[in-house]
Amino acid sequence: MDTNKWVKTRWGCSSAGRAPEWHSGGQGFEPPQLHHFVFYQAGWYRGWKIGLSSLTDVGWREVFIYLWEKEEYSMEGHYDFKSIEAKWQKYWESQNQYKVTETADKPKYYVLEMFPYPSGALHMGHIRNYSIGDVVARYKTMQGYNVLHPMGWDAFGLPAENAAIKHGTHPAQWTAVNIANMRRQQQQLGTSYDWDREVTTCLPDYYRWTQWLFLLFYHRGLAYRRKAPVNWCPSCQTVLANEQVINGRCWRCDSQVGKKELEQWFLRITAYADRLLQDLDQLEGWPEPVKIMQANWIGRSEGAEVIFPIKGREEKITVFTTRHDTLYGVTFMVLAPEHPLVMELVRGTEREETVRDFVARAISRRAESRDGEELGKEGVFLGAYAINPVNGEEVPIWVSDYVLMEYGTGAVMGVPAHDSRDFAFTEKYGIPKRIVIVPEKDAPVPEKLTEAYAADGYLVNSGPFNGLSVKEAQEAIADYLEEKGIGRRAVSYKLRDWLISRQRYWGAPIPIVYCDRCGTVPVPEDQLPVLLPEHVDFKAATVSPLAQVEEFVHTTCPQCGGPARRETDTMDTFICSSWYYLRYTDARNDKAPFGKEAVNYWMPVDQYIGGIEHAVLHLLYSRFFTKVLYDAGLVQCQEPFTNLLTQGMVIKDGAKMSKSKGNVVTPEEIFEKYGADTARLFILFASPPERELDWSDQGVEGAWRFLNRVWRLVTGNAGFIKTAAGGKGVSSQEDTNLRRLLHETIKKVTEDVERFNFNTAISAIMELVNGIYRYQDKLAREEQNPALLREVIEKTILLLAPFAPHLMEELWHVLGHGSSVHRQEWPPYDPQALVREETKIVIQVNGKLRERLQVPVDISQAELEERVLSLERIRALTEGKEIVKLIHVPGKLVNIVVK
RNA sequence: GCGGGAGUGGCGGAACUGGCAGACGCGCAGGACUUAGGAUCCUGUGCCGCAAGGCGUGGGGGUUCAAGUCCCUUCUCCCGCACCA
Repeated sequence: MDTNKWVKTRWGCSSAGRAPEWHSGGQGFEPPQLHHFVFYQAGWYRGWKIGLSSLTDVGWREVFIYLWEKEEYSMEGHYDFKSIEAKWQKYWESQNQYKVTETADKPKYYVLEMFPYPSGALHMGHIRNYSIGDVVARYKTMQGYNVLHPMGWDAFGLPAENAAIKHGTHPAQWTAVNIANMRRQQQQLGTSYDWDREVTTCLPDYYRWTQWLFLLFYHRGLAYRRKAPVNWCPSCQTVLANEQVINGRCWRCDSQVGKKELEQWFLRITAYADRLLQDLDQLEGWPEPVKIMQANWIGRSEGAEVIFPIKGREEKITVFTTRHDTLYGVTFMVLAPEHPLVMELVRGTEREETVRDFVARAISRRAESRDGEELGKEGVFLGAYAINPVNGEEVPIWVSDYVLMEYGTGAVMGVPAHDSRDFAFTEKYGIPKRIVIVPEKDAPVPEKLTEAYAADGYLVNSGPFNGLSVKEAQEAIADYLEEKGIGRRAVSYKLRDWLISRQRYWGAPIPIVYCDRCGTVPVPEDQLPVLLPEHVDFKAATVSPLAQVEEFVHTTCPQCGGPARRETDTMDTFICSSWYYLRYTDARNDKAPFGKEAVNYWMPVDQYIGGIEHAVLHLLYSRFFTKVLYDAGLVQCQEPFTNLLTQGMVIKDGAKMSKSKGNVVTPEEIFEKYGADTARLFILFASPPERELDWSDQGVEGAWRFLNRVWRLVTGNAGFIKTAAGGKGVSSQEDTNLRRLLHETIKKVTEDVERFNFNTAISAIMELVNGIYRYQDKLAREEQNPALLREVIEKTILLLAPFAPHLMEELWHVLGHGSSVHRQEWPPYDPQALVREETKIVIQVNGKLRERLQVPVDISQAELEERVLSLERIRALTEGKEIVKLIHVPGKLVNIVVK
């Protein structure tokens, strides 16, 4: 740049003012000589701006410190990101640049980032999420797709209500302010959203349709109410779905979760368990770990139910087991503490008191247990006996806390020899074990076991089934059970129905009315939305806030017109986020949640991008919703998200960014210091998207330097290349090499962006820019080819456009173009330009790299071998040795094996 | 315990189907730009060694002309689930 010249003229300027006083006591600072001093008085010094105060009465040292601390360096030699970014953001908005409509003349592409909860401000995780999505959107647009790229707000939720309690603001207002701020930050980032499709889940024009969908579920028998022990978060004062309990703690506030009996609404997700599991196989574009996590969560196991009669009683105990092959090894039965038969069996006996105490203790002990700690198995004998239906044996019935009421039938057959939990239990209470599986056919039965044998093997001590393999026996015994009517094949799932009632205000009201005469009555569709009342007391938090609003609660029955009460719970916010991606396709529709045409044009989402923390919760619920809507004929796809990218966390100094650790870097400060383009570039360059990203302030500096390098390259050459004629007359060897580098880069960047390897894509562009600088370094101006430079520089801008949209738009216009860089075609590469005449061959002796050789690409094998063997160094290494073998990988390498 | 992922320079990270380990960036060192620089440009930078050369992808073993990549074994770290019968 011309900095030098400029500073020099300033040097001569004598208006610098009077000599300042020196501070003599300073450490480490030599008083500079006078002419330095005068020099520093000038308002600018090689990119440093001297603050006004320093011009008058402070010394050199102060001047320096002033600059140092205030970091008030000028933009000299750097591009002015502030005005450039603001300018083009305004331009894009005025042009409606990112508005899309359904059209048949281009293939559609739907790219979606998980919409945020409006917590107040964006954090680096958001920036990463949106940067990835925006590159995909811009790239696909340049590739000729009709791209839908929307944004919205997951705007219902507890923090708004907590803020209301704490600061006295209304949740709606708090949320609106946050949304405004975060939307501004997203615009600052330069994202290409179609804001006409913005969706806000807490607005009646959205939650009206959330309620409509609830009714759809209700009418299809997929929403029901029952009394159930539920997860209760004492701090949030509400219930939680199973998925929202992490290690026994609340997913949001980390409080210990307890149990409570309440009448609650559920969605029957278990009815879709099999399809949710099976269709995972179709999701080829999903990361394997996410699919495995979902499969584990659904937790399908195949086995059998076996019915055990109880000695001397009418009742029977049904157990679920996956190891019905071990049925002859049963030596006891166990019931869960909550099992209804427990108290029944001891009623009126001397054990009643003991058992009652035990059950109470067991239930409270489990409620208080922390972080999945292993509880010692405790149990009590109930004094009753069950009869093994296959061999008539009587076995004692126990109650123990290691059996869960929620899974299977809440009762277990105890096979201590072949189940580690049963083993531990019998060790503790001295219950006998019987071995019924041995590892090898006809192997001797061991006297004693030190641990349960749960592996594969063959049956012994099992009557007619002796000698069968485990697999064969499972079939044979299942057949036998079904034949005799004492059991049947059965499937069990870990997945529970989805509890959706929340005792909170800031959510979509459940559109149900309770009438003394008609019972539970759904609110008719034409009466939707059931609006949230505005004036509510949030502080009295012991019951649902809505229950205290008289005019909300009291209503008339839609069926009989008599007095009725409204449901006062609201819906889990995960309901709102289970269908928002459908609403984007037709966001302003006021007749339906979405129109068929629009939804079928855009769906499914081609690329979904978000954090791994939603691997089960949101992604499973959304899949469930899509399947229900498919069954209802409202959408044509069975899976909502064709491809899923789970981005890694943003960390700093090896730890998650957090206020308590003091390692938070905010988007705000990065935008302020370097601008959005630098932030985007760094975040995409530092790490591949799925992996963790280690934030580095110096790394950001590097991205900033690179963009300036590009800016200087373009602005410094604009005049030169603008005059160039259109032709691509390539003349010198340097020209050929540069052009080859360009097209190699285009090829690599295209392939890398397709695979989301943005980090290597950017590094390839950096190499290209380095190559252009080298070309210009090597050749004098008159030897440079302006037409070639024009091609190379323009295509560099196009390649960078998705990553640094503002600066590339600016540079594109600097080169005299009138239309947006983001409306250009993604450059194709010229295969002709990739052709090389010579290639470098690596030469190894016994697998060790010894030489490199430049040869024509069309060299014959014989000639190559001859040239290799005549190399001085190779001769020295092979002399007097026998050449056993010569491996030749064409175009790459020659390996000489000697002995 | 079960399931998944990852171990490569001082750091972030490259290396497609086995074929030049360490691209690119950061950092560091040296130089240029009057003496001054947190700008810019150039050069160097895995480790040991003056060099020739040797050693290097968590450790050990194997397959191969050739292994970061394939196989066996082992260690460490991170994430998910966790008494699911």
